[in-house]
Amino acid sequence: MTTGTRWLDAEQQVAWRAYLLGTARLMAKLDDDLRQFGLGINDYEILVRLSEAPDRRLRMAEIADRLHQSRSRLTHTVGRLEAAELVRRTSCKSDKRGVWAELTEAGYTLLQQAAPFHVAGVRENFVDLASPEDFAAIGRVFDTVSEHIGQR
Amino acid sequence: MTTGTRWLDAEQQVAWRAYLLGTARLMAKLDDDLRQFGLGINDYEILVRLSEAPDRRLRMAEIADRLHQSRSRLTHTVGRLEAAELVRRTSCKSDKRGVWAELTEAGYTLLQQAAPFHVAGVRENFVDLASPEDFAAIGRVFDTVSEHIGQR
DNA sequence: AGAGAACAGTTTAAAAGTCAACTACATTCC
DNA sequence: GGAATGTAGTTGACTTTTAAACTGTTCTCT
Repeated sequence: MTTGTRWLDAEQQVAWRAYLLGTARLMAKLDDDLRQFGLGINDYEILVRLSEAPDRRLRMAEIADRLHQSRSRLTHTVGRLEAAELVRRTSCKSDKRGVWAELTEAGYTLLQQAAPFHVAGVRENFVDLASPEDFAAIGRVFDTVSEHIGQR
Repeated sequence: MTTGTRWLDAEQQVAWRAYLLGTARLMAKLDDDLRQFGLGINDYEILVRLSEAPDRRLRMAEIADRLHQSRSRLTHTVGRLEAAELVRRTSCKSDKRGVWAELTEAGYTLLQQAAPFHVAGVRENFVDLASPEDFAAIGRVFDTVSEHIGQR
C-alpha cells in the first residue's frame, strides 16, 4: 500500500497560485515605483534596516540574515550602494574580519524622500486592500513560515 | 496643513516584514528542493501551466501573463527549457506572429517526478503551517492584490 | 486597398544574482 | 602555544534577469 501524494485541493491550489501571482505583481509594482529614486526594493530594504540601527550601521552578516540573502549577494549590492555613495563601509574594530555598512547622509536623505512614496504603495497595493484580520493572518502565517524554515 | 504620510503602525510593520522575510525563505527553500531535478521554481511553474493546458501547450504571451513575467524573460527561460528538451516551440498557424510552447514527453515525465516533492514542500513549509482560515485569508488578499494591480 | 498603430516574440547588451573558491581573522581544544 | 576548525566577507566566473531596440504580422480606420 503506497502513501499517495497529498495534492492541494482545489481551494488550496487557487490560494497558492493567488499568492504566487499576487506577490509577483506586488513586488514588480513596488520595484517599479522605487525606480524614480534609482532604487530597487532590495536596495530599499537594506537602507531601511541601516537607518533603524544604532549609528545607522549594521554588520554585513546581520543584514544578510535579516533579509535572507547570501553574503555574496549582499557584498555585490552594498558595493553598488557604496558606489552610489548611499552607504559607506568601515572595518570593525572588535572583530577584524567584520565590516560595518553605514548609511551616509546622502543615503539617509534619499531614504527619507523615497519612504513616503514606498509606504503609500505598500498601503495602496497591499495593506489597505486587506481587512485588518486578514492582514494579521498573513503576518501570523509568514512568521510561522520563517520560523519553520529557519536561518538558511 | 499638510497631509502627512500614513506610516504603517507597529503591527502592520511587523506583518509586512514577516511576509517579506517569509516569502524570501519560502521561495529559496522551494527553489532549493527543486534543484535535484535541475529546475527552479520558475521553470517548474511554466511546466505546470503547460501540462494543464489543452494539448499541453500555450502561447508565449499567455504564459507570461499567467506568471507575470516579461516576454523577454520568458523567451530566455523557454529557450533554456527547450535546450533541455523539456519544451518544444512551434509556430502558430492562425497567427504567424505567435509561438506555441509545448511540453515534450520528457518534460511531462520530469514534471511528474518533481511534482510530488514540490507539493510536499509547499505543504510542509507553508500550507500545513497555516490554519485553513488563515490560508484562505491569504488567498483572498492576494487575489485582491492581483486584481488591483492588474496586468502589467 | 493601404497607412499607421498595435501586438507577439526575439535579440543584444548591461545589470543583478548565484555558486564555489579564496583570504583573513577568531575560536576551540589538546 | 599552535593545529584544526569555524566565521566574515570578498572575488571572479558564470547564469539569469532586465531594458530597449528590433522584426515581422495583424488590426484599425479611412
